[in-house]
Amino acid sequence: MAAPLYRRIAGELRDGIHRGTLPPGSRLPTEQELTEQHGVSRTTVRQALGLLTNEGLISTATSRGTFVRELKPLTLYASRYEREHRESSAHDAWRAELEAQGRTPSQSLEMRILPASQAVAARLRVGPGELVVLRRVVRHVDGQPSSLQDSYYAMDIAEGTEIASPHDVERGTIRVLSELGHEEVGYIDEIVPRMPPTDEEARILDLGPGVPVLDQIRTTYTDKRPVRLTWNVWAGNGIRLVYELGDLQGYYAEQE
Amino acid sequence: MAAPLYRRIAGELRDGIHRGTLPPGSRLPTEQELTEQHGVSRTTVRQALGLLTNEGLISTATSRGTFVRELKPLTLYASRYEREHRESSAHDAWRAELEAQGRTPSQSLEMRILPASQAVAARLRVGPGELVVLRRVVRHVDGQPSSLQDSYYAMDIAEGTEIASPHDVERGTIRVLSELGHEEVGYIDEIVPRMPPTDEEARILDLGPGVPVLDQIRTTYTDKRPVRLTWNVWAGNGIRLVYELGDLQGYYAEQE
DNA sequence: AAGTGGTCTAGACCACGGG
DNA sequence: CCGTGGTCTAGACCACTTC
Repeated sequence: MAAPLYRRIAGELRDGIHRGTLPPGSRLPTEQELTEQHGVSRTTVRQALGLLTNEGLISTATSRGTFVRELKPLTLYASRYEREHRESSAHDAWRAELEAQGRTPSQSLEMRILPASQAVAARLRVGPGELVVLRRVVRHVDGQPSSLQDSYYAMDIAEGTEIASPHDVERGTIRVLSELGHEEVGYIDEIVPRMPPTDEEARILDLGPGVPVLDQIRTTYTDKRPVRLTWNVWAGNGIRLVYELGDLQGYYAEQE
Repeated sequence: MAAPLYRRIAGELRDGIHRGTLPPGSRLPTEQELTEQHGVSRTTVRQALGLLTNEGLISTATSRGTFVRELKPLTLYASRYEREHRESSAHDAWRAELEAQGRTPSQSLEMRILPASQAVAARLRVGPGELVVLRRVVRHVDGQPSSLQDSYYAMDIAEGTEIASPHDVERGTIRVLSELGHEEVGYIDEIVPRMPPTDEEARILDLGPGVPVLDQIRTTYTDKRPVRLTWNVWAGNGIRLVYELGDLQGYYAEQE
C-alpha cells in the first residue's frame, strides 16, 4: 500500500523544489547526507535522485554535487511566431519573445557545410549525401541550455549568399530567401518525443542518459519546393508549444 | 573511455529489439539469466533494463517477465484530422486513420459529470468547481494502450443532449454542437511533455514511473466562446504529431 | 512450491574537481 | 589530498503469478 522508500524520498525532495525550499541553482544535500538523514542505504538515495534527474528537476555534476535546475516552462507560440516577427532576424524575434516572458536569453551561431543525412535529404528533397548548409543555433535561457536549432538549406539556394556565412543575418533569413525569389507560403511541423538523446545532445543540453527530448521539425515551403528545414531539439520537459488553427479572429474580436 | 557495463548491456538489448531478434511482444531473458549471460550482478542488469524501460522499449510485469513493447510510432495529423473527417464520429475518424496506417485500433468510452479542475475551468471559461461533462476515451493500438482522451463540455451546453450520455455519438459531437448552435471555427493546441505520469495514467497506459507522457490540450472555439476541451495524454514516445500551417495548396498542386 | 520482478542493504573501487 | 558522484558486487526479503 505505502509507496516504496525511494519514491517517498523523491517526493519529499520534489515538494521542496516546487515549494521553493530548494530554489533553482541551489545544491542538494550530498548522497552521504541524505543516507544519514533518511536512515537508508546509498542505493536507495540514488534511486530517488534518479527519478528526479529523469524528470529534469535536478542535474548532477561529478565531484561537485547535485543541483536544482531552472524549471519555469518555456512557452513558444509555434503558429504565430514567424508571422508576427517576420521583419526582424530570427535571433531578435526569439529574444523579444523570451524577454516578453521575463526570461534572459542568449545564443550562439555556427555555420557548417555537410552532406545531407537521410532525414534531411527526404524533407528538403535533395539527393542523399548532397551538400547542404547547416546553421546551428544553441540557445540558453536564464543561463541554462534550452534548445538546439539546426537549420538546413539546399546548396543551390544558399551558395554565395549570406545564409552560407557564419554570421547572424540582421534582416532575417526569411527576407533573404524572399529576395532570392523564394517566398515562403507555409510549413509543416512534426512533433516527436524521443529517447534517449544522442551523446551530442546530452552534452550540449546537459541531459542525463534517461531524459527525453522533443523534436520539433519544421519544413518550410514556397509554392514550388521546400526551402528550409529547421530542426529544433528541446530539452526534456520545460517546453510548451502552442499551435493556433482555424480562424479565431471573430472570437478574439468578441472578447474585446 | 569505454561505456559502463549497464549501458553496453542496454545497448545490446536495444540493438536486438531494433534488429528484430527480439520482436514486439516477445519475452526477454529473466534478470537471473541476464546476470549469468553477462557475468554481472543483478543490480547492473536492472540498471540496464531501467534504461530501456524509460525509453519505452520494454515493460516489466511482476512475476511474469519483461516484454518488448510495440514501437511503431503512431502519426497523427493534428491540423487536418477533424477537417477531413468532419462528417463522421470521432471514433470512426480515429479508426479510419489508424487502419489506413495498417494498425488495429480499439477503444472504450466512459461518461462522467464532475466539478471542473482549475486547468479545465480556465480553458472552458467556467467557474472553478462548476460541473462539467467528461467523456473519457481510452484508446488501444495493436493491443497496447496508446492514449487517454478526456473531452470536457460546459454543463449549459451539454445538459440533456447526447453529449451527456455514456454512448458513442454516431454522427459526431462536432455535428451535435453545430445543431445546438455552436459552430466550431478553430482551436488552440498546447503540446507539453510532462513527467512523471500520474498514478492513474501509469495504470491506464501501462507506464513505469520514469516514462514521460505528452499532453496535447486542444481548446475548440466558436466565434463566441470555448465549447470543447480535449485533453489527450499520449504514452511516452511512440507518437508523432503533425501540424500544417499556412497555405500549401499551391505547393501540393505543383507536385501533381 | 517455484519462479519472477520490486525493493533494499552494506559494502567496494573509481575518476574527477576543488582546496 | 579529500569529498563528490559513477559504477558495481553479493547478497536479502517480499508480493505476486503460475503451476
